Amino acid sequence: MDDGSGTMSDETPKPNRTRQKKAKSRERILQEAASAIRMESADRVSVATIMGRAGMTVGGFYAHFASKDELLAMAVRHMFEERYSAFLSRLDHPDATHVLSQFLDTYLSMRHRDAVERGCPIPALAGEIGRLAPPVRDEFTQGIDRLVAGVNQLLVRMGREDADDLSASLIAEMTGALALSRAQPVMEKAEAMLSASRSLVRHRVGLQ
Amino acid sequence: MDDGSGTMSDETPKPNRTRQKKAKSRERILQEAASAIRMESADRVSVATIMGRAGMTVGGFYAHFASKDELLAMAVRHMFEERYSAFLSRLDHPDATHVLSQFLDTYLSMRHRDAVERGCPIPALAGEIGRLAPPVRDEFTQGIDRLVAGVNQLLVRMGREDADDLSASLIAEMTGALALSRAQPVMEKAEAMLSASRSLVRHRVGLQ
DNA sequence: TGTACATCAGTGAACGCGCGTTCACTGATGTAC
DNA sequence: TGTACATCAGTGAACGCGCGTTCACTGATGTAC
Repeated sequence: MDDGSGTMSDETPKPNRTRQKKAKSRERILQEAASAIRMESADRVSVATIMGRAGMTVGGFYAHFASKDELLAMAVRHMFEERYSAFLSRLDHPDATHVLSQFLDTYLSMRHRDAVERGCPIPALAGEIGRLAPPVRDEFTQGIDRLVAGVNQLLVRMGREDADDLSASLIAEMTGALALSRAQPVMEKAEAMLSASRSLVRHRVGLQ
Repeated sequence: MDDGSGTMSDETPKPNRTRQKKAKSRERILQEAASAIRMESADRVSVATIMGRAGMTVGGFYAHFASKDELLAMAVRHMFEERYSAFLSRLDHPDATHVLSQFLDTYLSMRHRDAVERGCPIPALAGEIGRLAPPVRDEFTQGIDRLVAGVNQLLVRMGREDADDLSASLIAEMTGALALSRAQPVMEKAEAMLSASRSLVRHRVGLQ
C-alpha cells in the first residue's frame, strides 16, 4: 500500500503510458463533472452520466475516486482553478484599477450569465453547498476566500481604506446579481439586472 | 366537472366539515413543502416525506395537487406570501426610512441566516430555479419582482432618483450576502460577511 | 328525525425507473529474466 | 531481443434503495327522501 514516500500520498508512482492515460482520463472526468455539476447541480448529475461524457462506463469510476463525494470536492477545486487562476495571477499587474474593472465587467455580463457550465462556481453552487459533504464545502469556502482576498488586494492597491468590508460586499452583490439574472428567463430583464449592478458596482469602486 | 360558475375554477363548491378539513390538510401540505423545499431543495424533498410531516400518507397527495410540480409552484407562492405580505403591506407607512432600515437589518441578520426554512426564498432557491418547471419559475420571478418593486417604492419616497437601479442592486447584494453567509460554516466568518454587507447597504441608502 | 345511498379524503401496496456502489472479468501494457 | 507472467484501467451486469405516480380500497361525512 505504501509507495515508499514519506507521506501517505499516492502521487507519482512512476510515469508510463498506462499511468499517463489514466491521468488524462481523470482530467476528463473532472472537467465533465465540473461542467455538469454547475449545469445540473451536484445532486442531479449521476456518476454514470459523467463517465459517459468522459468516454467511459460507470464501473471504471472507482479506479479514479473513492466516492461521488470525493469527485465533488475535487471538481469544486477544479472549477475555482479553471475560473480564477488567470485572475489571481494578474493581481500584481501594475494597473490594479484596470484588472478590477475588467473583472467586474466580465463577471456581470450576459456572456457569463449564459455560460453556467464554465462560469463562477459561487452562484451555481451556493444554494446546495450546505447540503454537500464537509470536504466539498471546504473547497467551496476556500475558493470564495481566495477570490475575496484577490479583490481586497486590488482595492488596497487602489487606496481604499474600507477594502475589507467592500471586497466582501462586492462579491456578495456580484454573485447575487448573476444568480438573479439567471433566474429571470426574459433576456431584457436579465440584462437590466446585470446592468443595474454593473453600473452601481463600478460606481462603488470609483470607476466611471 | 363544471361547478356552474362562469369560469373553469374549481373553487368554493360549498363549504362543509369535509371540505374545511381538506382545506386545512392542503394548507398543512403547503406549509411543510415550503419549509422542506427551502431546507432540502425541491429536488431532494420527496412527496412522501412532505405528506408524512403533514400527518398523512403518500397516496392522499394527488387529491390536493395534480403533480409534484404543481405543489412546487404553489409552495413557492406560499413562501413569498408568508415572508413578504407583512413587509409589502407596510410600504405606505409614513416613515419609509424606518421601514427600509428594519427590512435591511432583519434580512442581513444571523437569525435570518439560521432560519433557512422560514427565510427568504430567493437565496434558498435561486440556484435551482432554472431547472424547475416554468410555472414554478414564474412564481419565483414574480415574487422577486414584487420585493424589488417594494424596495423601489420606499427609495422613491425617500427621494432617491436612482431608485430603479439601486433597488435591484440592493436585492442582489442582500440575497448574495445571505447565500454566502450560509455557505460559511464558521459562525464568526458568516457574521463578518453579513456585517460587511449590512453596513455598506445601510450606507448606500443613506442610513447612519 | 331516521334511513339508505353517494361522495370523496385519505390509506397502503404496487409499478417502473434511475441512483451509487460492487464485482468478476478482459485485454492492453509493464516487468523480470 | 524474446517470452511468460503480473498489473491494473476500464467493462458491464447486478445489488439494494428511494423516487413520483397509480389504484383498488375504506370509512367518515353529506345528501335525498
